[in-house]
Amino acid sequence: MIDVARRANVALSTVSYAINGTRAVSATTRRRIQKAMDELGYEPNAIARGLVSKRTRIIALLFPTPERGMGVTEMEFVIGAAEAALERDHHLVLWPSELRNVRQLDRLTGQGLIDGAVVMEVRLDDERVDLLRQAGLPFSMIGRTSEPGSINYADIDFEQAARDAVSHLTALGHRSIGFLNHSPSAFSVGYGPTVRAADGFRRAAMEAGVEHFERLCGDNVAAGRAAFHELRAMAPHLTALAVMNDHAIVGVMDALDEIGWRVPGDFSLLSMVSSTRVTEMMRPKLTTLEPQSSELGRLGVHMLIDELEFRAGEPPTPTQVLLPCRLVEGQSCGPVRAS
Amino acid sequence: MIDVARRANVALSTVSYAINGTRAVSATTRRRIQKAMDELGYEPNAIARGLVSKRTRIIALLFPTPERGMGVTEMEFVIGAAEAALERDHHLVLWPSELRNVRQLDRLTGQGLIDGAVVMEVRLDDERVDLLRQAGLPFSMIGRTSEPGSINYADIDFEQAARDAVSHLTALGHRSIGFLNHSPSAFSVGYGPTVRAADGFRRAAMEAGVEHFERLCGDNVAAGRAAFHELRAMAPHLTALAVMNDHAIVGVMDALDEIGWRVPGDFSLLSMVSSTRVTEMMRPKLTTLEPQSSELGRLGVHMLIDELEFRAGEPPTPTQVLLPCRLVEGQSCGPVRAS
DNA sequence: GCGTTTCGTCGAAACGCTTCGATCGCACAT
DNA sequence: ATGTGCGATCGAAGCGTTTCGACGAAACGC
Repeated sequence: MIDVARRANVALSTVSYAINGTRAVSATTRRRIQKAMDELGYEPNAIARGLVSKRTRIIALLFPTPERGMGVTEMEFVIGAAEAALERDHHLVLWPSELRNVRQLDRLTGQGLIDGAVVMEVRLDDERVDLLRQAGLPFSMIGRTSEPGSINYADIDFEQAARDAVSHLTALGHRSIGFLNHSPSAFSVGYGPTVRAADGFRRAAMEAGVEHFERLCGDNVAAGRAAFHELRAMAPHLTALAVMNDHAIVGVMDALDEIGWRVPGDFSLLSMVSSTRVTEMMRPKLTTLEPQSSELGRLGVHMLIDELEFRAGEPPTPTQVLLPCRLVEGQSCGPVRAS
Repeated sequence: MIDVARRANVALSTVSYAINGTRAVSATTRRRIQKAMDELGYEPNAIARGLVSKRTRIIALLFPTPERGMGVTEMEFVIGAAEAALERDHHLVLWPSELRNVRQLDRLTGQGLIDGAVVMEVRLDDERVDLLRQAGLPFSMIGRTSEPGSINYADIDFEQAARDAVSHLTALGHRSIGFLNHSPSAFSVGYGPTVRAADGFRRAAMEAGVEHFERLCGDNVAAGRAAFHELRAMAPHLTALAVMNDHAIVGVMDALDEIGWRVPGDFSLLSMVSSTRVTEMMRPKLTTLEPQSSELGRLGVHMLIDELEFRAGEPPTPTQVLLPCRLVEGQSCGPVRAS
């Protein structure tokens, strides 16, 4: 930077002002400085910048590694977030934060490396959120706690997705529909999607005046199969099932095979909140309510950076966004069978 | 840090030595300092450290966003890498580096933010690699160029996977086997896996003395279906197919359905280099050669950090690792049909 | 024509560490 | 006693920026 200043015949500080626009610099001076920078191939040192300005332009993405590993949806959060960060001229660091790491988490925040964080897979009651709040670190969430207060978040609109599922199925004439949810353990740890989708489904089905059944189900094929058989024993008139569980839905299809039912001729299946990258590979291709995962990742980052860049004027008004899922039709939903 | 020094009754520099172990510090002094740090809840500032020591302990993960988006395998690279970085007390930043960003890439390296990089999805001839070499930035690869020289890398052993596929199928009695590869475009841009797996398959089949056919195939269901029909027209005796293309394999199964062939009764299908997370969801559950993706991600990071920490003594001897795939049996491979 | 503001620029003081050279005891051999 | 060597500690000089207060010169109002 000294070299640049010398070559442009200005003071060090003037170069800095030219780069950041912190103070006015005359057009001619700016041009001279720009030229010198180009000729020298100068890049400002991000670390030195960060040290004095207290803005490192690094943000962290906190992602848990859930039991079943990350799915396609989570991956898309990450990619969307990484791209958004790059666009906003920030760096995104990955912090795999399992629950046991909460202690580690504030060791990390203590280092002053990052300006803020985006928290993925937020639970209704999430200790990482409490921790960040205590640490005074700005953050946004992908997902949301039960009491998000004024924290920025972007989340899938699970309630809406459940309503969409119900209305798609009732429009096809179904009058007895089921909902296969995530695992009991997900429910009991307060995993938001599980709880919210169940609520949404219940309400939507009641409003539509259709018979409805719901069930939690382990995230694996065998559990899905068993769950379907049980559900059918309990509700023999069932003609359609909305499933928010990519592994279980395979088991359901197995079970349908076993009793000789065809999809969608004899029974309709609607996959909720799963990527077409997955449902396209199933036979028949599943109709799905696909989340806008990548967009959510982007939003999480943009919200955080917006807040970070505010931090001067008015109190930042919280941005809280729920994004609906998009219905992508496959061949797994059909009109109710004339029996 | 000044507070810590004061509280422990030592000089600033002594605290530093105690933290880094750069110079000997007596046990009693160290204890006093440790106590002071704990009491004050002190965390060394990573940025200030980085500024003077030229070691930021931040490394970048360069991942491309391929046409079809990231698959499960790539995701696992990322997670493995993130975990390994954390273990080695480093931070991992994500850089989505598409080809158009090569210019951007050296803007980023110029900032002096990172100590090194791990490059994912390396092509046989990869300009990112040239760029990093020029920039003098230490890096390791997940994958490898055709001339890796002394660069550290960890890659899937595609040749071995192809051999394993051939031997698994021949052991079941198959004497005419096919190989369905990635897309022609992947091949033509010099995507390593595509080229190496094809070579390995060809060689292994010849050595085993079995009839073999291979074909490139677009990464989608329709292409897979068409490819199978063509392959069958060309090679009517085909009884088994190894497929390294998660989307195409679904199309193959569709095509088999169409002609009334059952898997594995009438025809065997072996999925190559795809995660059980995917193959478990297919019906029948596919037999697959599963890559050790997460392990590869970890290795890439460890190699890089090893090199970074060396940088003082002897010339680091290159670590170059090929990891075989694990055979995970599903229900898609069976003995050749007695015809 | 004289104060007063505005604009562009400058020099120097941080930012929170690492690291270098120097100092200081203290045990050891002479 | 005197010198030597070594482990432990100290003070101070950076690292490459941003930012603050100050200053000269041009532009303004009256």
